[in-house]
Amino acid sequence: MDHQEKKQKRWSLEDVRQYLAEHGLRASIYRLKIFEFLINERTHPTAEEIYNRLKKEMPALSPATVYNTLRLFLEKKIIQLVNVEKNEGRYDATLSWHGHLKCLACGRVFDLHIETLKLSGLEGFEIFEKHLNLRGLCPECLKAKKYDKEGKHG
Amino acid sequence: MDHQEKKQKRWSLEDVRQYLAEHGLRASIYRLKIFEFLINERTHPTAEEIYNRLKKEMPALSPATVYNTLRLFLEKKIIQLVNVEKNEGRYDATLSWHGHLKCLACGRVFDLHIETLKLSGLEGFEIFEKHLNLRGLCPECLKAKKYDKEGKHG
DNA sequence: TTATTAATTTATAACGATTACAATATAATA
DNA sequence: TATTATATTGTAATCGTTATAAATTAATAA
Ligand SMILES: [Mn+2]
Ligand SMILES: [Mn+2]
Ligand SMILES: [Zn+2]
Ligand SMILES: [Zn+2]
Repeated sequence: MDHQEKKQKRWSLEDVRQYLAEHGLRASIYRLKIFEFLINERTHPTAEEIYNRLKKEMPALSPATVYNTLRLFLEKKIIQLVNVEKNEGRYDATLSWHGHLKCLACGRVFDLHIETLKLSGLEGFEIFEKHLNLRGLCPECLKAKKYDKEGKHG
Repeated sequence: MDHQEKKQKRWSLEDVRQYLAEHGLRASIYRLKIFEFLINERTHPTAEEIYNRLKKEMPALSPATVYNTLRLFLEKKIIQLVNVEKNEGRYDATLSWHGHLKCLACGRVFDLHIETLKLSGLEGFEIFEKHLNLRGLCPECLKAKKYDKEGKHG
């Protein structure tokens, strides 16, 4: 089974409620649903994608709430920002150390397993965050030849 | 000597002119100066920083030219985008494989030497670009205690 | 040289993602 | 219930960047 397809246990809303509480956050329905979407779907959505998805079942949701909530989650460090495309914030509730690969044809962002990373020259620095971002093509798009490498830039 | 302080040979404007020509680019004075700034200073400046710096000696320079030129250099793949901070494009004319660390106190972006990086699960993918971005504090700011970790988010 | 054409640069408007703000609604507490 | 704090909303503002069209400069042809 590919790393990308590995299934993790689904979080119930109750799981999410408790997790938010542990981090000092009140669990409004929007917070619950936004976090649940991130942790269960793991598609690294943009704010807009979250908004479009959730407004289907909660039509009163506003984009501002999505942005506010994501900012709050970042401050509390219960989600991370995935910065693999300029001017396109994506969000991930999985905090364990892993990398990301964005397929430039279909736009999907895949999780990567990092076997080893060794850096040097960091004596005296303090590191808060490490991000490994790749750009390329997923097997599906590669087979379908959905992308002309020379036509674009990165 | 730290990796960060390692000096590379300075490029003359004639070196730059030739390099641009090799990549099919006409060498206007702005292109020469922008590339020369990137390759010789290696500070990973933003477009705005490039503009502010170069307009001192070339007051007719416009921000649009800086943006246009950076986009052109990216298309020709003679510079790379450094995406270590959301909504802040930084640019680097050094294309060899290395990582970046942004100091969250002083804002500087340091080059990192990568000893080893091993990934798995990438069978079937095609990789065009790899970016390793760290966020933290540089030794200088760490000593000066210039940053309150809990006050911010990343 | 001069005319013609192509490439570059400029100023400005438009854009997309995000944040700020003030008003309203909801939830917690007294 | 009344009071207070928190969350959400709609909208305006902001920021970095891109698009557009006009003006300037450079290259080429006559
Ligand atoms: Mn992920
Ligand atoms: Mn660099
Ligand atoms: Zn794909
Ligand atoms: Zn610093």
